[in-house]
Amino acid sequence: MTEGAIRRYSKKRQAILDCLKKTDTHPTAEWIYEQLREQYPDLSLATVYRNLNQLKEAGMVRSMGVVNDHERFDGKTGPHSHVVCAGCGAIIDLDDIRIDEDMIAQAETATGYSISEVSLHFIGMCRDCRAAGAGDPVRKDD
Amino acid sequence: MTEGAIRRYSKKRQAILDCLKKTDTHPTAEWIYEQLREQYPDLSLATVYRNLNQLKEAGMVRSMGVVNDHERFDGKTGPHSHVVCAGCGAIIDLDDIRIDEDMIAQAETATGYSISEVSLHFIGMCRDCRAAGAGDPVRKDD
DNA sequence: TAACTTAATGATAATGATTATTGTTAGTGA
DNA sequence: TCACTAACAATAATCATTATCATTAAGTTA
Repeated sequence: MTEGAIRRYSKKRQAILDCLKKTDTHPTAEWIYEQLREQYPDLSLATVYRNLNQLKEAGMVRSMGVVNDHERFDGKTGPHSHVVCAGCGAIIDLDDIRIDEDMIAQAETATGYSISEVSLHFIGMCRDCRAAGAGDPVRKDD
Repeated sequence: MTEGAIRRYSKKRQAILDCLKKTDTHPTAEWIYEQLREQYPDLSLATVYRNLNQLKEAGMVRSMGVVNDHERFDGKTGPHSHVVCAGCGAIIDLDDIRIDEDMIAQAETATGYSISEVSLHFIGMCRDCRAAGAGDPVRKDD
């Protein structure tokens, strides 16, 4: 699972990183794959997965976790939280809502764990999915 | 995919719910399956999955999301946060750390989403995993 | 440039958690 | 009892992700 550190930045690796940094949609590996196929027709989906994991391990990108069965990646590494639509999977950044260091220290003291990452997700429904009906959400992402 | 509401509480369904309510380990479906096999040798793993999803939909239990490739369930439905060990997957409840209604309202106002659930996870390493392996991870909190 | 070395990739097979399917069992109300 | 249907066991199918491996590309030195 864990591979070595990143040694070189190939064109495709750089393109994957740039693609993720450029968008704020918190895309899946497959979405990035499809975006880059225009410029790199011989790109392999495995390469996208491989590089996303390597970049994640190198701290260049992060994972949002799994939403509707698909892992979602985030090019923004700074502290922020997320609002997730349970219907269509749309994700919006909330740069102003963060967990402060006091809370993290509190969690560490209470548990003895060393905390390296904090994930704050607000899960709900976007306007479009609400309008489409609670039992019939708009599925844009599956 | 979505099945109807729960009409009856069979013995096995009740046992699955009780098992989850009784533990604070935030188990996987398979763990519950193994616990209950002693009392119900003919229990099927599919039944555990099916009932957990139904109970989830009915609001009786919640999902923690996917940790180390396995969905983790939570019998506690009240507001609380979690500390997750990225090494062994151990999860500890933090009843005292919560997101208050002001923050939720702020997220709703900022995005237009209606928020139904909040998930606050502190990810790190428990003492055992720190002692066992690689040094402290670099903090990349959000 | 050529030769050498090794990281990175493409193609594809494998993995494995979860879900769907199907035939059967058991609870419920008349 | 009979009709109806929820719940179930067993198992096949799904499908996002990962591993494998032969090949290609990029860096390095002379």
